Amino acid sequence: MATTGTRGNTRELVLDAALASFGTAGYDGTSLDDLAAGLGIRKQTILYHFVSKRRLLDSVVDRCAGELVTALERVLVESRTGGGTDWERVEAMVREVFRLALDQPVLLGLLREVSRPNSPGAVRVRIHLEPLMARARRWMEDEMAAGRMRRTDAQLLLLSAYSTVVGVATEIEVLRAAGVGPTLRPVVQRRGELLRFLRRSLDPAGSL
Amino acid sequence: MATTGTRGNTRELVLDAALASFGTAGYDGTSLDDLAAGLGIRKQTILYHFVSKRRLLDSVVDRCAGELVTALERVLVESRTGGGTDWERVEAMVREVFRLALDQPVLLGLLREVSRPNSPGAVRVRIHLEPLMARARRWMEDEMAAGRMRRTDAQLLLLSAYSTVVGVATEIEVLRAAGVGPTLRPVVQRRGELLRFLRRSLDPAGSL
DNA sequence: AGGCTTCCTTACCAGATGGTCAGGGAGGGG
DNA sequence: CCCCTCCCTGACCATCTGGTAAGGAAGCCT
Repeated sequence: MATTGTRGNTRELVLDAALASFGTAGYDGTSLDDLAAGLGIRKQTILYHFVSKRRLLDSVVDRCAGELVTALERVLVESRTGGGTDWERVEAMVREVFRLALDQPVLLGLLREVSRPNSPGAVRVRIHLEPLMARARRWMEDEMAAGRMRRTDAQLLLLSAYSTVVGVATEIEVLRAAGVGPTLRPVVQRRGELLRFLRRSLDPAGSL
Repeated sequence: MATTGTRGNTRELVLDAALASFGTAGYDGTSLDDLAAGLGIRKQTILYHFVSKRRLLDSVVDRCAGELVTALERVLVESRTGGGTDWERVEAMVREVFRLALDQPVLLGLLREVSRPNSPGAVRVRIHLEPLMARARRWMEDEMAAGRMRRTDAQLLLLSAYSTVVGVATEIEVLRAAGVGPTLRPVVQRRGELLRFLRRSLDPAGSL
């Protein structure tokens, strides 16, 4: 069954299944045999495409990170042509991240799994995130120097925002485990808090 | 080495090591052989005391939950003799939870591991937490009925607070992984937000 | 002394895991 | 036609996994 994969989309199907499994059962809790069985293929097929389990995880992370970067890039371009203020741009990015997380809840599981210290995927995530962070940091510091943004520790602020997103990911999963699925009230709440925090720290026009 | 365990404290030593390992490497990522090797004993000694890996996890969870309940009970008694208001009592409990988490950071790892859907420890945690939640819910509803607390959905509020704590646990771990260890600024920030949220929802005297 | 209990060990095992190796079928190009 | 590449598979393997069976040493009780 599930033999719809006549063409060369096996890779993508494996990535989808791996994302789901890594996110729910964790890396150690995922067996290549089970993964393959769920797809109606053999384990060796997976190893043919991805060489090893570890590199399968890397590939999953790569794809997700790629989607994230693409989405953020798009938002950035849109807000640039729209000619918004710095703060509106930041807000648009934050909203995009939350939109992505809500659209594709499996990502949250992976993010959580991969955010664990000593996780095999942690280093891979770092590879993707570090340039993003560095870029954002440079931009923020430029804006601060130009007086368009309130002065603060850019590095710490970014890290804080990142950890907030990861924390929210965990929250959503806990809530879903408790049966509070479709209710996105808490998420909106957190997003509001994060935005308020960022605004307070960044927006020169932000009161309070 | 580490043969200081001359008396019958082997059990406790195993529990300590298991807590650390489950919290950092996860349940699946923890092998009994490694655990035993780290303690200078044999795997069978662990199985003698705890019968199975699964029940070892249960025992770890039991001990942690016991400490939590004891600590909360103590705070409850203190605040009762102190004769504080409902809101002050709630605040004291929240502060105690955060104090516990900061004093014993390994607990955060376990909480995170065990909060995962499909986690073997999740059911055990539920066993311990459900009576606590039920008790808190009954109390809140009584206070609401007596007009000493603002009317709201007690169940959802408790669940939201719980998920917030778990989320914060993840945050702290992420921050520590990033090297922001001793800085407890973000934690205090979150605690403040949680307290504000609770106050807004509960304290009849709390203005927005 | 002898038996009983507590604690820990060596020896061993069945199953699952990630990974290697050789091979087979389909399609495309010469 | 043959060859080559791409995609996939069966057979096989070393290793590690949690768990079982049995025995030994120390202490306590009678």
